[in-house]
Amino acid sequence: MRIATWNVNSVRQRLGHLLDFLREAEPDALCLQEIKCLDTDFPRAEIEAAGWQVETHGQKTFNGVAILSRSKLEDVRRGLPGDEADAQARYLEGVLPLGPGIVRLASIYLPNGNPPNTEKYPYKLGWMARLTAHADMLLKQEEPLVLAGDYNVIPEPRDARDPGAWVSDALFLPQTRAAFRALLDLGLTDALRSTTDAGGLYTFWDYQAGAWQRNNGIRIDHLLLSPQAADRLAGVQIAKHVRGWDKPSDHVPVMIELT
DNA sequence: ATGTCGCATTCCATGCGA
Repeated sequence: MRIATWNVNSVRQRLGHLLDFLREAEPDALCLQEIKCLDTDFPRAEIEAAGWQVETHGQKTFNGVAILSRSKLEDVRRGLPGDEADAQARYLEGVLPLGPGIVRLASIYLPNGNPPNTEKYPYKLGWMARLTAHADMLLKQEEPLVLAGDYNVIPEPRDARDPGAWVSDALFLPQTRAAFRALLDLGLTDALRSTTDAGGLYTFWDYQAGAWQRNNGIRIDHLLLSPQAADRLAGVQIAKHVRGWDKPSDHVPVMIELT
């Protein structure tokens, strides 16, 4: 089974690329982030016509997540538990068939948190604490679990072309990295890091300052696996070439293969 | 490099979020 995640930076702007990627990569499921539209404005008909089931959790203008899948997503949860007052659409979870069993899959758009001297940063850290509490509960179910998305976290210096440029950024502050480690320490595996120690593997290149042309990237899109999913991991791919397409997202898809 | 996108609106210019 192939599971991918991609921050598309507006699904309506990226519909052509999205359909191209689905045809090319043939995933069984694709988690989307930053769809940037209401559920009613999602280009559902075009995607369903290509043979996909669609579940969305959108909002006007910003954020918004979705899961596309060949099989129908069951047991769907919209929104991250732990704060009823949080109106931002950043979490969507459901269950898909995997062999004779199931896999639980979440599409995650973790808050950016910049600038750190504003209320945005404590919101990010609070969201990470809520995600950790929810993941802890899910892990107790001892099933294949994939938490996929744009984490807005650079885990380590080797995950940035120029780590020094990020030392004061919410994506790389020590508290951010510690919170990400705390999530992993529950017993989750960073899929890419379980297959390679190499640096220079990025998933995001800023639109500004020729970041793509200079390969000035960072790795912030991650798939975190429960032990039952990690045991079945057969490969990880970053679809870097997608960043070279015309009018691309600033993120590229990341995909895992589960046996 | 203060270098780009996408959204929204009071709309052809500007502010916000990233």
